[in-house]
Amino acid sequence: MFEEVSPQFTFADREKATLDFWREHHIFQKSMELHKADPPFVFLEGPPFANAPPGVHHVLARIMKDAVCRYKTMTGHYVHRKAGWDTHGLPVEYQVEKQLNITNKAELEAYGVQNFIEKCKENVFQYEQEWRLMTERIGFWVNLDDAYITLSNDYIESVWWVLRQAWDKELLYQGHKVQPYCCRCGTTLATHEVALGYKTVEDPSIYVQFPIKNKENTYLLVWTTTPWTLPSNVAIAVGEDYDYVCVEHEGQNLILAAELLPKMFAEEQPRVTTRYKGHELLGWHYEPLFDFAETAQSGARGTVPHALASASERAYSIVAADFVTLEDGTGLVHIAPAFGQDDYDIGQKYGLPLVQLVAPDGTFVTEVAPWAGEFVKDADSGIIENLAGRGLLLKADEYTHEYPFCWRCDTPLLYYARESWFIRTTAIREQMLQHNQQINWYPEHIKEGRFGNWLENNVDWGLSRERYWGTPLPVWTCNTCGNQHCIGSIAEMKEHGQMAADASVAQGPGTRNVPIPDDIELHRPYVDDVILTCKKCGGTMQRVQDVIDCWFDSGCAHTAQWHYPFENQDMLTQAYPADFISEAIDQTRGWFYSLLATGTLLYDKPAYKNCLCLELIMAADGQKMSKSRGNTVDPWTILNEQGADAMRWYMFTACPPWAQRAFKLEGIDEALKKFMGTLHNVYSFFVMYANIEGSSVQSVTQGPAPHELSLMDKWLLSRLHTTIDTVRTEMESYHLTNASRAIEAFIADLSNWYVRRSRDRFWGAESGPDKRAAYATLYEVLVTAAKLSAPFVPFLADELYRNLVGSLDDEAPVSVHLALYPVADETLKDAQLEADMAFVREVISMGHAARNRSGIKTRQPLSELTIGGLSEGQQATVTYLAELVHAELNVKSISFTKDMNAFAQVTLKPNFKVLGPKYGKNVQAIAKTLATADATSLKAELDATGSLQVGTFTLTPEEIDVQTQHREGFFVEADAQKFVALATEVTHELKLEGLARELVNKIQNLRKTADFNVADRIQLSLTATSLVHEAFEAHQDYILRETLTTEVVESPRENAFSRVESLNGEEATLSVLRV
RNA sequence: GGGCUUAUAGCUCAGACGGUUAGAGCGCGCGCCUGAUAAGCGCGAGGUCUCUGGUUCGACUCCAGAUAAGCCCA
Repeated sequence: MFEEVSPQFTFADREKATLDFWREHHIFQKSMELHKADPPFVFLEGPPFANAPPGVHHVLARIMKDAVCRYKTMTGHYVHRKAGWDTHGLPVEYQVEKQLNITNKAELEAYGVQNFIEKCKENVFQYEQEWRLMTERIGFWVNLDDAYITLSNDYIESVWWVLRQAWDKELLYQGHKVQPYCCRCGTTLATHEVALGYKTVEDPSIYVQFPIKNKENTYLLVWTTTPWTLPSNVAIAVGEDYDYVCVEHEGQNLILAAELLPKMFAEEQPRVTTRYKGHELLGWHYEPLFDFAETAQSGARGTVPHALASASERAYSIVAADFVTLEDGTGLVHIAPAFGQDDYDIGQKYGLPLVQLVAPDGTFVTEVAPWAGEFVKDADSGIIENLAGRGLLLKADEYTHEYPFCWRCDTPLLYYARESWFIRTTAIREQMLQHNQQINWYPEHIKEGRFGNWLENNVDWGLSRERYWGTPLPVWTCNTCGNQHCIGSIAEMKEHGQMAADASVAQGPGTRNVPIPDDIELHRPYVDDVILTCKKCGGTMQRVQDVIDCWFDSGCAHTAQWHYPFENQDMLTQAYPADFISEAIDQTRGWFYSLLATGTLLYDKPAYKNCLCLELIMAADGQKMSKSRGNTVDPWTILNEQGADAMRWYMFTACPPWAQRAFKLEGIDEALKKFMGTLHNVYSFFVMYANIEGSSVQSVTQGPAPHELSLMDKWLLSRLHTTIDTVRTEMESYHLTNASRAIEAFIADLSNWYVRRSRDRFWGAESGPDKRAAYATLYEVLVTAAKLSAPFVPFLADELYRNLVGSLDDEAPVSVHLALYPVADETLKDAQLEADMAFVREVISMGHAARNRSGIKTRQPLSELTIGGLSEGQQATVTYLAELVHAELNVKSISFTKDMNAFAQVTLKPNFKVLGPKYGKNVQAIAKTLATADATSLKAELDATGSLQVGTFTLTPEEIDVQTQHREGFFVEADAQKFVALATEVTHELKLEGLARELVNKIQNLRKTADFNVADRIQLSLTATSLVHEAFEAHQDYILRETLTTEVVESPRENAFSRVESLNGEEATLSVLRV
């Protein structure tokens, strides 16, 4: 016996029971142990941040990973599922700063780095519990108790080892990076922070004249909105292909872009004296506007961070740059490498000096004598006056534009070159591109599109962050000789280092230093106290202050999750590269890149083979989900109400995971009703009747006996095995949506066709081979469907499986997740039968339409259905499956006709697909002729002669499409090829039969209203018109059998359940009583 | 500003290779069927396949441009 399926339930509650079962019986662990010896399938978990509660997009990512891992497990792979946590980085620092009301570095240092770091550690796992609960509740099987954590010493040590590899390959170097910088907070800002603080402001807009060397009275006209960067100017850029002119203006010669001349001199156009192409200007030298840089170079050390170290030949000359536009300005762009990334890059390209005359606090250095100590933006007016006084200013206006301000303190940001550490990824670019070719991307366009482009345009990875909470950059610099060294392990650090007794003092290896403890915490500020002895000069080395980009942390996951190479040497060879990763598309430049970059750097192999790229989830209104819009969805409301399976199924089937999805709760309800409801109904139908049948269906576990199968059974099994094939194929190529949709289509067929047409085989029929076959088939199909859907709806699938299999078979695995995935049995597939069934269903569907049009209800039998337009083969198919047509349409006989005209209108059209290539242009002429001629006689000619003469062309039947449309006034339904027509005459006999079916229907309804059990036998009495009695007499056996009536009495007993009904207009009083 | 993606019914989505009646589900209205139902079946309404050009005998499909939305980068 199976466990009864209660009609009162919610999926969400059932899922909790299943979770308990999994927990109690350690099903996840068992599923791993079961496949320990199988070939591994390597899954690499992208570590989430647990400092915010999980949202629906996290659910999406986790269930996609889960379905793939479950599928691979069930198909015989060992899938190690190590969880991970990302823990470092600015977001954490910001949250803690906010919490502590800290607004800048000075306040932070005053609070104490040590205290701050401890707060960060707490903050990172603020929502870990919630993540755990969510992960478990949605059925994501991952080992959270053996997670890799990027803040652990082991992890950091591995990351250090990776950095050391880069160092040894000379791929780790120090340079400069221009970054948005708040000089009040003393902090660079991340892009998203910059975006927070844009304001519309008025800035100076000035046109400055740079005197050309060796050309009397000739000037380069340059436009800028940041006068304060002019003292740091080192070059002027032009567009090589642009046209430039020299014009005479108020006694001076000015050079600017030809195209901008009208804009520049709105009123009177000056006279053009000479024309140049941009490239002709390259290499021209000009006089710097100020000489502060020269002073700074020879001045006191340290006051100018990066003065003119060696004035290159190129300094103060004209260079080419492709970012020069002709939209604004003069087509001549002032270049100050310290204050713009574009400028910096140009500086690197041409070997220009880096002139930096602004101190980190945003004021001019002492060498800029007139404005020393003044905030640079405040100095703008002074600079303008100065230039005007020297006759170097053509024009000064105000300019309204968007400028970024610090979102915390409202100070205007400066783009400012900071010392920075880089990974020379450009050196491994070609390898990365090659490795990218070996990765299967889903969707495919990522490979050449977004990701490929990103790699093509690769620049060196800016690795360092001037922050606190992160993996410390393990580079130490000698205070004495400047020698640098990268540490690659704790052991190495211990061997060569000590803990400084007073870290604030750069001191020699003195007596007060102590050895590094075994359990040294690798974070700042602890590691900052470590001093090394310089191998070159014996001096003291101190660690550079920076921490590294947290993307580098997670990018090392393939290696650092194992604490490789310090432990688990064997794991790396087994688990690299990963077979499968999946994250959202915003990881293209994030984790997808960082994994590939580190993997290429270390092993010269791609880090992963298959990458399932998820799109972001939009709110129901199509807008981005955000707290401020109030359109976010809390996964828990869904998990508690509709349940995890419904949410999962919705996400698998609604649209491909790489398509943008508007997240709709109605969609989840639909998944619940349409798929889960349907599957559950078939299941409960089976359980209900199987339990009534009792022991006679115990044999179902042996599977259906082939010789006993009906056509419907064979069809269903064929559909099942075709579906298995489809699902496997789609899953192998990570098309989870196609796979799950195939299952959904199968379940729809199972319920709406197989069960619908086979009900009486389960109910009421005598025991025998056919009944046994029906039970065995449905049982087999349900169990297989449970396995097939297990990766997608693990809860429902397991519930079905456990009841269906667990109740009968003690030998079988206790959970569907310990079973093997179904394999298609080719011998059970019958493509012809499937096609035939589809065709007959189409005919039946048209019959339904015709009946509908006639207004005669289906319970009323009709004598004949005429079908036209079928080929011989199609006729044979209908005849073969005629039983279904009879049953569905309630007609006594089926006939075929060739006479289209009686029922349908015929039109002839060329078969474009065949004739198009053959006759080209003439196809349209043929179509016209066929359309205008009398179709009926053409059809007659075609039928008689086997061909048709159209103009000069002779057409064969294959070259012509005969199309039909139903004629109005007939109970006929037609599609392009065929039609069905219904004989609507109701004879006396048919009328009686119709009444008999009415009686059955009403009695059944009465039983239901009276709340009888399905198997209860009844006593029946009937008082009605003579016609109804005649029908009752004529079909008594049928009526009694269908309604389980064992006794018919003249007048009802007192306690009988009675009702007056109208049967096709005939009145009848029906009474039923349980016996 | 650059790169990538998307645009088909009120909503969510299918539509290999270009072939002439563009489909499904949901929703809506009407009818039917039903002792499996959180069902099912049928009919109806609902589409200038975002727009404009081009290639072609023929374009939802290929090409170019535009518009809108989204993501990433600047």
